Amino acid sequence: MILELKKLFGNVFEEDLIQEIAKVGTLKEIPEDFMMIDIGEKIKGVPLMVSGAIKISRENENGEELLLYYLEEGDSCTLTFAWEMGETKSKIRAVSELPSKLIMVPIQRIQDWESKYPSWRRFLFRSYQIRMDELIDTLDSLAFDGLEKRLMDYMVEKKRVNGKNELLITHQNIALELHSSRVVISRLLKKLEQTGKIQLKRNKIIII
DNA sequence: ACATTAATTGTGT
DNA sequence: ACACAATTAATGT
Repeated sequence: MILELKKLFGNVFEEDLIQEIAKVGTLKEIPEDFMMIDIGEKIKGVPLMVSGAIKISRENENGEELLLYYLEEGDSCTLTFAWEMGETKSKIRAVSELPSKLIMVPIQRIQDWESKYPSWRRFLFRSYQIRMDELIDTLDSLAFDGLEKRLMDYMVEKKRVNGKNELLITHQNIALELHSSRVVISRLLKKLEQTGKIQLKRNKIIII
């Protein structure tokens, strides 16, 4: 685990902190499509992403879902830091998009690190800001973009995260993540296919 | 190889 | 949004 820590966070955290993370943290390997935490569950630790990608989404009271953003290598889930605000239950759902590795740090440890290690504090702020920027981006597209552009952005982002230009997904699932309906997605995809931006197969979309 | 069934996608109203 | 048709994949015999 020390190896991974040094590689990813070696020039972010000081040596002492790395050692301490290695001591209390656990390295977890997560298969694809694994739900790591659901809405309302107690947060038990803070994740530091080592590899892979994790999808963070929100759900409303009717069980309708909306994709917020992805966590990738070197990221941490800033929303878990809400524990500081006295909230210990997750407001979000985290499902792995790819097989992923991450280091879980128990939540109790983290408080003293803030005063002890300046680098930890900097890391918190930095990742907080990155998350916030991503959130604002998705908020913008929700408010100002049409669904067609949102769909295209979604597919491009997914392609980037997965590293392939073939997306293995159904129209239904896309609709859920964008909080739209299957029929609408199908029709938009069809249009995008006719304009040559994508190719449609069953359970598969090829981006051009 | 064939039939049956389930899941996904396409289309008209 | 709904209903239904068409297509494709999965499974059993």
